[in-house]
Amino acid sequence: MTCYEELKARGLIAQVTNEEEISKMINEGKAVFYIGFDPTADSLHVGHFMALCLMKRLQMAGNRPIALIGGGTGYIGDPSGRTDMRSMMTPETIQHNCDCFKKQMERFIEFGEGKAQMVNNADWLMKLNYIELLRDVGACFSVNNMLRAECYKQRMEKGLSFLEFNYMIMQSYDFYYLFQHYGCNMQFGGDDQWSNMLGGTELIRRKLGKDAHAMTITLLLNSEGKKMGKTQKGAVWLDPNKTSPYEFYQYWRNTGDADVLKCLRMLTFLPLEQIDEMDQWQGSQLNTAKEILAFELTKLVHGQEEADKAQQAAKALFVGGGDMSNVPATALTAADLTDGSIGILDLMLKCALVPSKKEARRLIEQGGVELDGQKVSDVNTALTAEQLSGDGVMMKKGKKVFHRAHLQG
RNA sequence: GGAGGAGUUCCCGAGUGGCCAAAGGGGGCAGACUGUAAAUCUGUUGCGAUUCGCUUCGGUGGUUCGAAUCCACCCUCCUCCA
Repeated sequence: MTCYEELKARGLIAQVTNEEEISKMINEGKAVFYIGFDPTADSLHVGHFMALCLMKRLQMAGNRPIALIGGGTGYIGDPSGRTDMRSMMTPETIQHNCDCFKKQMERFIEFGEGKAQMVNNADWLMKLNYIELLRDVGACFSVNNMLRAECYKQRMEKGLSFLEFNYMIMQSYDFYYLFQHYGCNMQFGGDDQWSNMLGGTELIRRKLGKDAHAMTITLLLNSEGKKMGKTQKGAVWLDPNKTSPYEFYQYWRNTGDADVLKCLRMLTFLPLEQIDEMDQWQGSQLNTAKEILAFELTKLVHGQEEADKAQQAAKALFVGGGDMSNVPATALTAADLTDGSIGILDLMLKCALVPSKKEARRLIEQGGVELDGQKVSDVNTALTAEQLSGDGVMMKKGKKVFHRAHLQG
């Protein structure tokens, strides 16, 4: 199976400018491609992870990846797929985020001589001269066409600032620049980037009379059509300090039946034959597939050791037995106790299981809290220093949020 | 620059002087049922104490015994005209 066929079989490819050309180049390992990452947060998330995986896959097939960090475009903000304007980031934030991205990417992709490259579009975008740019590049864009672009459509109702309108031009310029200076002939990205990417191929054609290609990755949607990798609290981050390996593991462990196979295909590096076998599994058997998915992804993102720990913790909590030491925990100090004990409401707040004591109270009243396997019925329950010493107590909120609290010492 | 309209709790959206911590829906959380899935049903959804207090309806002042609701100014957004 060729590299391109595999991408297709995994359901990763959404749109391509020229399938024949692209598959040929990719399969022969002749593509020099780039994927852009805008530094909108201080960590990459699952969406970026897919792009990184694509880079890895293509790199393994001999192609040369360029990871572009949007240190310059970050000043503008991509309006694609947004109904409201992005808040403006300060230069300090942008720089900080770029640095964080860089660190995380280095864990996935091999950078260096003859390997992958990392560039920052601030290096060329920040130097641009407005009038020159307008004459040089602006003349190649038709406002009429731009307004028809999908990425702006949603914004026609809510309003679109001129600043954001220019995002497409900046991204197109990136491609144009990389094409000339790095021999980059392809751009990949999320499917919401399609129109921005076409802007680039069009610019290259007009300015240089040459062909460049674009290909988008399918957005990872669940069976309800919602973007995956988002929780109520926000994105599922790759940074272990923002989303712990255990939480990361649990996120995927809780994937809906209808989505497991799709996720396995799109996100893991397991052989397709093996995944096809799992496709036969039914009902609760799918739980095994979910475990595999969760384990594989945690391993890819956080490494074998963390993946093992997360899996052990999950097994210990849900199946029983096993090693409890990796379960999320909070260490209390003597200062957290009043007269040698702490109330259950305060304890839950302290462990960040609830945002307020009011909510903790409500949960207990509704029978949603357990302490060492015993349902808590009294909101005035208090825990003594003795109970909290050693391994402390295991709290359970709802069906699947576990947290251990113990006294430091 | 001119005319008009809007800004409500996580989101959408009612409310136009006291009965408003604010209808309804979505989402979230919890309970039941289950397979750490989905669907369904029930409860809950500002904060702190348990019949009470505190902070909220773009911002700042004002009128009033009392304002999300009235007035003034300001900010932001939308529509039409230029």
